[in-house]
Amino acid sequence: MIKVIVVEDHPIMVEGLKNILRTDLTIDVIGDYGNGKSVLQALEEKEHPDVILMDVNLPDVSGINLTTEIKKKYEDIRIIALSVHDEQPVIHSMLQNGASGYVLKNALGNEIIKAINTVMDGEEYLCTSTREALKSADQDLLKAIPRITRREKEILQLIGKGLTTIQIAEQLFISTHTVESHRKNLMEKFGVNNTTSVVKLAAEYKLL
Amino acid sequence: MIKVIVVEDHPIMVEGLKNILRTDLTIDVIGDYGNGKSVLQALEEKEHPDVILMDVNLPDVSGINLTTEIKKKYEDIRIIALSVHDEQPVIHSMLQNGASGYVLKNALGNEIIKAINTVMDGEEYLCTSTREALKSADQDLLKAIPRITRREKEILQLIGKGLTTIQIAEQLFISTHTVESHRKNLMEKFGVNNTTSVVKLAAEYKLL
DNA sequence: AAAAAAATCCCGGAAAACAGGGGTTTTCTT
DNA sequence: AAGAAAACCCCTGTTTTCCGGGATTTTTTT
Repeated sequence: MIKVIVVEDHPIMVEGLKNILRTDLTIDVIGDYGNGKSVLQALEEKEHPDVILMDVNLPDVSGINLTTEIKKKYEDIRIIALSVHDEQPVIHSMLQNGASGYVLKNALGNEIIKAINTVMDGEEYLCTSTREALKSADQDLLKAIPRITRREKEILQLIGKGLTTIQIAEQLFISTHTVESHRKNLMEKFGVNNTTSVVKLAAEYKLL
Repeated sequence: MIKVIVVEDHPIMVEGLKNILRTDLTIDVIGDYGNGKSVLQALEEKEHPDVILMDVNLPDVSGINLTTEIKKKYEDIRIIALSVHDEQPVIHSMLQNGASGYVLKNALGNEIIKAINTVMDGEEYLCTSTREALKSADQDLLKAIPRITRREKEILQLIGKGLTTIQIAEQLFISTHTVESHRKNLMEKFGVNNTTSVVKLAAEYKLL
């Protein structure tokens, strides 16, 4: 019996997943959680799943960070990411941080079952569109999602609100030079050369 | 018997919805479709539902446009929007274009059933978080999602890619002045005063 | 406690975007 | 076929961002 935990904040989706997984008698969904905190607590206290099906966009933490944390403590648990997005950097970041599978939410039910069985065999499972997304990108310049600092995020949000450097500096009680430094660093981390692109990418990666 | 059609591109979600709706014996899901085109065709040819449960983000058309189109041809059909987003302009645009309900995807199953029954009684149904989102905004300056032209969308995308006005002008074989005009119009339509904000909002409204 | 990372501050010149006016020609819609 | 909307073009001055270097002080992590 393969013990599976579902981490997903949409009850309807959870319902659908459970329903699909019920059709495979070797799979047992032993629990479901709507956010990162509760699943971490459950792992601490009682649950010992073989596989975690995890939505990438949770209300409290990003699936990327949650994956990192879980794999650090429980390296045997296989994690399969569930996502609506097929952006290459998202996929790459998840896999790099320990996910064994990546399935888009528009996948059919049997893809999920296949994914679970594949990762239980110790292999990696990517759904078709995910493979496409990775293939089309140059293997060498695979981009991960940049790690941005608290302050950078704060400034990014203010930029997104339409504030100018001067206004941001005033609001945060720091010098305009500092704001410009953060701006510069953000552009560098995202590999672009204007803030508009930074904001667009950040929105895409749900960093805003 | 209330005849319901589900329009949603995630099979797992469809599965979940059907499962939930099965618990109410007065509701009959007579069909489901994964995109706008197929549901329009079905309405043309055979289906006569009382209610359509519609995902706002479909692969081919926006739920907003699809709602407009369906209500124009079949004014008796009640449409309930299903969405992950609680952005005020999205909600407002959907309701303005004829939707009778708006339910967030993180809602519980019984909210959906309640929504269906409410709209069948001729009333409007908004889930709790949706009501919150509308309440917090000033009733007078409720913003709808701007209608942008083909050209503006094109330019918006190029801006998002990080191109400068000059580069865009070159690529589209038009003058830089024209590009600046479009930029200006975009800012005006979105009610902001720099392109970065435009891009952020466009991303939010899934216009990019 | 040492090393690394983050946050802060500084400058000047070049490039781009914004603001706020003007107008003409296509292309839809009615 | 008329009117409206979209797409196009033009100008000048001002503001803001970008790029290219710096450097110092806090935090955080190891």
